[in-house]
Amino acid sequence: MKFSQYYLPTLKEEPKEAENISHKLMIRAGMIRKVAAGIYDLLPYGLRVIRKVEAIVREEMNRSGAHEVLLPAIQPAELWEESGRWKFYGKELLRIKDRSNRDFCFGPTHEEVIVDLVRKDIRSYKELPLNLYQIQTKFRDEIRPRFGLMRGREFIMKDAYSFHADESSLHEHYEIMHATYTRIFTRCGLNFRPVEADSGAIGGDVTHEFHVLADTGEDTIVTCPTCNYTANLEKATSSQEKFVQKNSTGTEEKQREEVLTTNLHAVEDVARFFHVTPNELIKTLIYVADNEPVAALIRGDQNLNEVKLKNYLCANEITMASEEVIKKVTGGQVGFSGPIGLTCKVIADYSISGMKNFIIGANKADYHFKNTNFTRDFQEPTYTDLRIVTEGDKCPKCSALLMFKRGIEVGQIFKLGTKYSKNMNLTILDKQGKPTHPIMGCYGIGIGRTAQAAIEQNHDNDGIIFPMGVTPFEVIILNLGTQEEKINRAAEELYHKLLQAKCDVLYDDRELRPGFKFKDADLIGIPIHIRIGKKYIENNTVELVIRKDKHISELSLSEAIEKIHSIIAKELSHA
RNA sequence: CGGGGUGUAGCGCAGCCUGGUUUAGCGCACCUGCCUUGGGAGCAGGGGGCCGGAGGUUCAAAUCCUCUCACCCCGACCA
Repeated sequence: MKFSQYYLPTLKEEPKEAENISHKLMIRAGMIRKVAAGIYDLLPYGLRVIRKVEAIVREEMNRSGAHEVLLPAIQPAELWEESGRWKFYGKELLRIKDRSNRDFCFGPTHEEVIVDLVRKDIRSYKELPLNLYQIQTKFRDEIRPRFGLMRGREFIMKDAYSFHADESSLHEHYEIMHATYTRIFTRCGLNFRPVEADSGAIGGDVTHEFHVLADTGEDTIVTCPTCNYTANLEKATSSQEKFVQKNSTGTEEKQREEVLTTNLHAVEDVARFFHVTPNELIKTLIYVADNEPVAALIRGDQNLNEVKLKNYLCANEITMASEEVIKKVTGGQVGFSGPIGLTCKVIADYSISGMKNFIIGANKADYHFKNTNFTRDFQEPTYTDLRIVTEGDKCPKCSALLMFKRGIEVGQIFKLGTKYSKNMNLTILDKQGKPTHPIMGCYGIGIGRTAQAAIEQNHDNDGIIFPMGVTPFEVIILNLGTQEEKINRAAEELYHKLLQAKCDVLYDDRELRPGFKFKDADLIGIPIHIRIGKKYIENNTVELVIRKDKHISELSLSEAIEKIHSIIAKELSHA
């Protein structure tokens, strides 16, 4: 491609609309333009990256034995009513009506459609396992679209759905997908981690998210530097031993006292009032789990993980209790709840086990108890893991100290179970000739997000540094002397030779001063730059510059071609 | 949806508080000509705006008031 004929509008100034670095760079490098919140145009240069990511995804999915399909973006409401999600999927589902006032939606995901497809034709366990995937535009009316393609409302996603006759087949396939995803993100040149995640209400024992590591990532992931344990913050647990012994603030049980603590409900305020640190308090949090109030106890300096609480209770939904419920359950005011005399179920985090002479709310406005103790003052509760782990906690597997990292979730693999096959009545006959619902898995990759994550992870002050696997062009030729016939001839020759060798090459033939071309080339992040300028006139050499480290080698034209091929081959095989 | 902010030329901004010396300005970009070619050159000339929209206050509104729309940032969702 010749730059002079290409549509690649680069920007010198930082766009106001963007905050995050990869978003800024994508706009400046002429890759995307915004149409509306979370909705973007993909320009030729940006589309090339998307296509490269798609190509890798396609190749690896095909290699795994999955089959590509293309399902409709617009889906009829009946299918969603069958699965039960028409009611439950909130505002994120973009609902539309056709001319006859029939309900449709723009698909945010395709479980319904895929099950509908498969149930038409699959009859026997012999036809399974089956994995169907597509690369397609989704729409989710996100509460807050952000950061360009990172969290758009309209976005391109690869989604795959697998069907299995039994658990072991699903498990086997899950592992294949795990390996496939690992290959995909490796080939994209990304530094990523598979992360254990909570499987939520849908069920299924394991689920993994694939996170690209980046300081600006929106998610926190918890990882052990010693063993391979990596989980997201919701799922992460830590070894409990840290608490069990250390908690007692004195072996002797002191007399419990009721103390006036006017208007003090925040843990920090109460602790300051008593001249103690928050870890000598027990927080009593009242939740409502599927209409059932429940009290959760946790040490004052710790935070409760609502997902863990929800899972422990096997609840579909949990919310913080309203003022009324709190009054009913505790008999006291919000902010002064304590475990003594509660009329609801009580569960406790391990962090409070072994505590002595601790401070709790008195279930009475403006009062706390100090020197409270288990057994004597109230029954010792059941312990479980309810806390959000903190950095420096011990790894649950090997007891090394856990570290926090930031990540961008680019993919997820998930055991779906039979929810959709049951609700939508997808049945096959098993070996015994008995009707049964296939077990499903689903596997997603955000294509645009992956592309942007590659930029988020690979850039410097001058611009993007594309990994070879996803770069729009592998080489850019900078003609630094468009007035010189000799230079023009050499540049053209090099350009055509590289094209013939099936190399993705951009030739900057514009009649601009060199500085301009250097800046553009750095900004748009092509990994290999070839500069043809005055050195070619003087001694027939060109400069080959590696974008990543700006390393320059001076070579003849033919040496340059050879080196280009070897660099590309090496980088691609490396990944 | 709550909290905070921004809308003035293609992009980035100033002007607004304290209404009128503004025919609304600056930098970049754009057009013409000359000149220039190794890190976003220079000179000269030029084009481009209902100051987000609607209503109001006023002799007079980019500027004050009300409403509205759009976008961005911070929180709960997700690929």
